[in-house]
Amino acid sequence: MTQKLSLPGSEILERPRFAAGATEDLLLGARRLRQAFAQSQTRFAGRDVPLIRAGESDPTVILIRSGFAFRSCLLADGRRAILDILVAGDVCGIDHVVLVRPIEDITAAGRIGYQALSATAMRELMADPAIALHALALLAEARWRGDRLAASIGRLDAHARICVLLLDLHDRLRRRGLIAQPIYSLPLTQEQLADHLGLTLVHVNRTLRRLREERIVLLDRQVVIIQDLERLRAAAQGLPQPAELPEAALAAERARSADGRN
Amino acid sequence: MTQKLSLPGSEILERPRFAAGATEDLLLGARRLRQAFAQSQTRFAGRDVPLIRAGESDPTVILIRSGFAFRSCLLADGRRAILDILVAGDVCGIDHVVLVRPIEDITAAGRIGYQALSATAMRELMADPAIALHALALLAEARWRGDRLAASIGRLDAHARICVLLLDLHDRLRRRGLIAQPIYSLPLTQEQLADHLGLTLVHVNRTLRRLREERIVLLDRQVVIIQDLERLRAAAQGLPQPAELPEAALAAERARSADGRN
DNA sequence: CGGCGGATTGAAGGGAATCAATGCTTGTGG
DNA sequence: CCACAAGCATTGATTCCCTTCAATCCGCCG
Repeated sequence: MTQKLSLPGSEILERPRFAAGATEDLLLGARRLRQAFAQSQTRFAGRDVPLIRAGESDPTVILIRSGFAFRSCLLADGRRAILDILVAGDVCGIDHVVLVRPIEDITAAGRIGYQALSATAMRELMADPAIALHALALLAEARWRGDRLAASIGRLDAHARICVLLLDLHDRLRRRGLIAQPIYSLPLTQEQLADHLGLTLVHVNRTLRRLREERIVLLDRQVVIIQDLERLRAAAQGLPQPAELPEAALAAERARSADGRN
Repeated sequence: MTQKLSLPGSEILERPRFAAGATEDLLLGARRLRQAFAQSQTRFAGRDVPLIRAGESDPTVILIRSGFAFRSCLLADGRRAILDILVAGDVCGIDHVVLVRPIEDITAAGRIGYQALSATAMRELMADPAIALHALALLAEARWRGDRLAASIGRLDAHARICVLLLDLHDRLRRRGLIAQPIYSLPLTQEQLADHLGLTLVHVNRTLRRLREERIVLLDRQVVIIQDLERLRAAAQGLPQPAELPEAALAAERARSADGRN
C-alpha cells in the first residue's frame, strides 16, 4: 500500500515557509502584534504558577518573554497530558479569541516573564488583516507542533521521543538566537517530561540514563547538554522535518530583539 | 504535585463555545466562506486519492461535502501517521493560506465529494474580518482535535483509544445531523486506524474483536454499529470533553444543509 | 481459477508500566 | 549548624500490553 519510498530522508529538507503572497502581511502582522504586546506590562510568574486555567472566564493571549511554560490538560484519572512546551518568543492562547473559555491550562514551567493581552483586545486587533494572518500563522505552527507530538508518541519509542523533544527544543531556541551553544536549561521535572511524551517518570529516567551513557545528551538538574548533536539528530530521525517559524517570523523575531526588548 | 482533584469528571461538561464577542462574526464568516466554496464546482475522488500532497506547490483549501478523508504524514521508516480524520462539513488546509507548501498529505478515505479553493483565493477572502475569524476558529478546532489525539495516544490504552475515536466520530456526525442512529460507515482499513491510533493493525483487530465480544461496538466491513452507547461513553472516559463545533457553527451547518447542498 | 488486499488469529518476545525502595537536594526550622 | 521533611531522581524486580512474526481465511476482481 505504502509506496516503496526509498527516499533517503533528505526529501523535505526545507521547513514550511510562508506563502509568498502572505509574507509581507505576516511580517507586518508580527510586528504589529509585538507592538501591541509591548504596550502591556511585563509580568513574572514562578514555577507551577498557572497563567491560564481551563474553563476560567475572560482568558488572555500571552507572549512569553523569557522562560518556559506548557499547555496541559487534566485527564479523568488525575493524570495530566502536557500538550505543548512554550519557549520565549512564543505566543499562546490565540484561540481564546474565538473561544469563551480556554480548553487547557497554561502553566509556567519555571520562572518566566510574559505579557498578556485580553482576548477582547486581541479580537479587536484581528480587524487588521495583517494581524489576523499572523494569528493564523501562529496557530498553524502550534498545530503543527501538536501533530508532530502525536506522530512522535504514536510511532516512536521512548528513546527517539526524548531525542526529538530535546532536539526540537534546541533547534527552536537556536533559531531564535536564544542560545549559542548546544546547552539550555529545561525547567521540567522528569514527571512532566513523561506527561508530555506519553511515558512514565521511571521510564523517562531510564531512557535519560541511556542517553547519558551513550554520550548523546546529558540532562542533569534541568540543564540539557547536547554532547553529540549529530547522533542526536540521527536518533531523532523518523519524523518529518521540524516545522518552525520560518524566515519571515525569524526576521520579525530578530527585529524584536534588536529593538529594546523591555 | 497534582492536586487531589476529586472532580467527578462532570466538571467541564460544556464544549468550548465561541466567545460572545465573536459569535456574530463567526457565524457571518462561516456563511461567507461556505458561499465562497459554493462558487466552486463539487469534485469527487475515490479511495486513496490524494487531495493534497505534502510539499506540492499551490495547495488548496478544501471543504468536504461528503465522505471521509484524512490528514497524514509519512515517517522516515515508511510508516505513516494519520493525524486527523475529516468528515463531511470539515474544512481542511486553511493553514495553506500562510504556508508555501503543505506539510501533510490529505487523502480521500473512501469516495468523497469536495470543493476546493485556491490558497490565493482564500487569502483574499481573509481580508474579510469575519472570514478571518472563522478561519481561526476552524484551525483552533483542528488543533484541539490534534491535542486530543496526542493525549489519547499518550495516556489511554488501545481499548479506550478506539472507543474515543469511534465515539468522537459518532458525536461529530450526529451533531452535524449526518446520522440519526448510532450507525455510520467508516471507510478506513484497520491498518489506517492503527496508523491513526498509534497501534498496530494486529492489535486494532484484537481490540475490535474484544469490543465486539463486549457488545459495545461492532465494526464490520467499514460500518460502525454502536450497540451500547452508554458503555462506549464509559469506556471512552478519561479525556477532557470532546471539543467540537459549538452552536454557532452548528447553526451555520444547519443553514448550509437547509440551503440546497448542491 | 488465481491473485490480492484486507481481516483474523496464534505464538513468542520486548518495551514500557507498575510496584517498591533508596538516594539526593533543597529549603525550613529548631 | 544540624535535623528533618518534601520533592525529585534513581534503580531493581516483576508484570503485561502491545508488537512482531507467521499463517490462514475471506471477499473481490480480472
